[in-house]
Amino acid sequence: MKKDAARATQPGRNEVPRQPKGYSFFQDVYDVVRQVPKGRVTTYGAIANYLGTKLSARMVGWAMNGAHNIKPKVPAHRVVNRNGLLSGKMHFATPTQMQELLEKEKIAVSEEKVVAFESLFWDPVTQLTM
DNA sequence: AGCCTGACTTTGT
DNA sequence: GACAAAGCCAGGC
Repeated sequence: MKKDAARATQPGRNEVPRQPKGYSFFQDVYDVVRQVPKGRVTTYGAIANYLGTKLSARMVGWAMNGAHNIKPKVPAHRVVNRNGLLSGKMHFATPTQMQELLEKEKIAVSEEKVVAFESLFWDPVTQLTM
């Protein structure tokens, strides 16, 4: 990742504020995603990194697999892959829903891709850990 | 208990 | 620059 703008993660980062036992990995993911400000987007890697499992961004996406059943609404539409591509749109009720929601938040989407994604990028590690 | 899968990311050829 | 492979870890079967 050379998109330094996107990754403000320093090597000397502190320990990860993990949730106490009893909390599922999923809960952490949902919690972070819910904290994403409206009009902003984040990536699986950023969330994973925040959770300390940056090496397994898959888990983040995987966790979202159950995001449809959890009670609070999870703005999964604000979560895209590191390319700003709406990779998970197909997992929504409708593939277009994700883009609809993004555009609704003034986030321009072009061909399944977030425009100015890096500008709208919201890194939990940078925003929540400081 | 063990194998498979997965909405990703990075690195190597 | 494009393609291929590996790594990650937790949930599901």
